[in-house]
Amino acid sequence: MQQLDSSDSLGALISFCPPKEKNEQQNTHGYDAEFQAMLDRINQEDLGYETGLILEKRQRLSLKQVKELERNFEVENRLEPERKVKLAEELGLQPRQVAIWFQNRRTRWKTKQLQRDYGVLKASYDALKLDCDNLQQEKEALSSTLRELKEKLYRKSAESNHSVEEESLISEFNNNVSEQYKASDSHENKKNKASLGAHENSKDGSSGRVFNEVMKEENESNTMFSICFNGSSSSSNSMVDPFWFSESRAVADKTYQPQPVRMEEQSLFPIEESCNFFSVDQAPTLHWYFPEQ
DNA sequence: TTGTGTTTTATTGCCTCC
DNA sequence: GGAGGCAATAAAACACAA
Repeated sequence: MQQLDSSDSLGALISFCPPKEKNEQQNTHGYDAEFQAMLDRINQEDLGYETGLILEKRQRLSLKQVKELERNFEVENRLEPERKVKLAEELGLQPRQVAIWFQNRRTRWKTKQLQRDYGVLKASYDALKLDCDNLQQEKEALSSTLRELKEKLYRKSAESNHSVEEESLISEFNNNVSEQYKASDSHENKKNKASLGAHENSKDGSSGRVFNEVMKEENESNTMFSICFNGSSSSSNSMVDPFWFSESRAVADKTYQPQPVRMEEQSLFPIEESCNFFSVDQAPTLHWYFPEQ
């Protein structure tokens, strides 16, 4: 409890309205609070006239007083006793009034400072969130491009397979025709056999090799994409891409058996999570603000 | 003029420091 | 235990729209 020193007693005396507890104590007649308050005011006005002491109502400090107090507050926002007494004398105030003014001024300053800090933090948060949103959009655009490229690659490899099958059918047809005439021309017969052998080789070997090259390229592109977002090349095939699983893998079923690994198993946290790391919609708590309390 | 919201002055109770 | 600081609050003074 703030103790009143002897120099503050007048300040307490000129305080027009007594504390609530005193009002309650004075209400000994059973009147309601409003009526009792009116009686109290009348009594105190009467007391003022009767005692010759004109009680002042709570008065605001003059502009000059406030300016001087502000100037002192800027120099030092705490008030040592000597300075308090000196300032009070200069301004014609009670030392207690000066102390109260400084206390209230510190409270106002603290509130303003909190508002300023909140504004700075909010601006910083907003900028960060905008940055994160932009990165997210960029990532989505890159994912979409990658998907399109994969699709193209898939079509290309499918077309390549199709032409090999056509060539095979043609060679089979040629073989049948040549068998009809093999008796008549043994030289031509040999040529046809050689042709068929070449096509068989092509069917089992070259086309498979082409497809495997295509899949190898796709695999490498996956690795590159992984490096871009995970910062590590150790997680090839780590991207869980629906297209990569449903179409590419279906085509490659017989000749290419990728062993997909879920990204969560290889990286510390998924891409979305890394981006949402700062996307906290609630306002930041300020528990750190006054660590001494 | 009056109701209402904001600012300023002051009080109270609790806490820490010496 | 006294002095001083702080948070919460009361109450007067003030501003302003309807």
